[in-house]
Amino acid sequence: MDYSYDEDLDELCPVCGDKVSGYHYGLLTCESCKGFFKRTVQNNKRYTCTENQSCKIDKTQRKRCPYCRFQKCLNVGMRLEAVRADRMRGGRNKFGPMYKRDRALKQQKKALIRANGIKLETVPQIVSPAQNDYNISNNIHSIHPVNKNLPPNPAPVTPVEYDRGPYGPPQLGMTMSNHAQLSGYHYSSFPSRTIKSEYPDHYTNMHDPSTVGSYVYPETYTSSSPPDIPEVILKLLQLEPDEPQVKARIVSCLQQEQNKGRHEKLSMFGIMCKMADQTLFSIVEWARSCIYFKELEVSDQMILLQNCWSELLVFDHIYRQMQYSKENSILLVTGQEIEMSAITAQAGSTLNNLVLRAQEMVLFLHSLQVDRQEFVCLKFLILFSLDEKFLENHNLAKSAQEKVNTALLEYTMCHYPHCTDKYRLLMLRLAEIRSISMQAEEYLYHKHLSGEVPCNNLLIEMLHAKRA
DNA sequence: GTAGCCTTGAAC
DNA sequence: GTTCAAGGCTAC
Repeated sequence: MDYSYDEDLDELCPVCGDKVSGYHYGLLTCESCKGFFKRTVQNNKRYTCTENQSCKIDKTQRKRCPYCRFQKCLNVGMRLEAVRADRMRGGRNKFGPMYKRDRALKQQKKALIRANGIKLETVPQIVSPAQNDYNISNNIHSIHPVNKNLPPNPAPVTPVEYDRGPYGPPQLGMTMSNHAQLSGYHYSSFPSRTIKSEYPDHYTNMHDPSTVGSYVYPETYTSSSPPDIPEVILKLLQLEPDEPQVKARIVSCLQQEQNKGRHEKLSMFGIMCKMADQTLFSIVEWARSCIYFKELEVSDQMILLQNCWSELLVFDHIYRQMQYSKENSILLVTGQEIEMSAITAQAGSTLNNLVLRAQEMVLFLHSLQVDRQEFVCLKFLILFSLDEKFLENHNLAKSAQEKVNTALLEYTMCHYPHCTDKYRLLMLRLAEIRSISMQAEEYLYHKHLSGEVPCNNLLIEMLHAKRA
């Protein structure tokens, strides 16, 4: 690959717009924001904003409000867990492959832009969602879940004991700091739905119309029919399972479970596990019929599924919430709704945190206007999120991944020309989805150890297989 | 406290 | 041996 490292260094820091000096704590930033983020996290700094928590952060004003600067660091994707608790110097961490992938994607994007004869512009800096919109939702009142379809008379939500145990946040295979206290920052907060865009105002509103107008659409989008959806995406769309059918099957399965009477009644958590279990069955079914995937050997299919099953579950949940689009409740695969307040009140902090992280992701994807075409691509890319070693020996999987990557990139450029960085932002979100799913796996494993997960559960089989 | 430069060390 | 993303140092 003719990748040139220096090309990335032409980019601007997404926090302050200064010159980027390399990848720091999860993304390309300048040296000063790197240092600022490090000092803040290492010293567990608490800042306050004297204004309304929406201070402009740029190169000249970044020193004015450390509170807003740190918020922006988090919002653009700087990772707390990349700051080492043990302060060990040198070496590499688990973000290495992510950086590598990000570089490859940038390179791919640039190549595509060149190939399509589009003038290479400076990539607009990513600016956080409107920071003043980042408030914890205060509008939670209801305490009871809204059960619409099923199961009848579910057991009350069991308070989660997990958080009292010795298990901290998941280690994610890297040095993890004791930064739980940092939740004081809005990192774990629930942003309000008033967030409109992930892009800065100057990007969405003040973007020179002539620039947008001069965007040259790839030729393939002007002649084919349907006019602008790459063929591979159309295939993926066709493979999408019929949602009502899946729902009906899961509902029926849970009803049977409830009516058996042979076992003691499941707790709400147990029901959720069954639900997730059945959802996972559907996901496996989908994967088995998936183009490229079905051509792999069964053993390789298993490797891929074991690697990504929890991410696919998390992503399935997130996409359902995107379509559901209600702020104060979540929609289950069965069609039931659960009030956020019920979760807040009755789930432990870990489960709460998981739900909130997922809800944040819903908002981010909403603000990015992720559509169904992009959803199927992302789902596919999660399924094919392979490690380097696997890729080396699996050309078919590698080329499948590349094809969908390229299709997604082309699609986003064609359909969202005003969001030229959309593809990269989507890739960054995949990393966050992985992080959420890792936390979910740790949580589930602990619940399993404490005997709260129903037996004969595919989730647990997957967990064990992965850990083995 | 900030930010530019230096040192370190695991991964390649 | 090289790379490059961590943490450290220090003038400001």
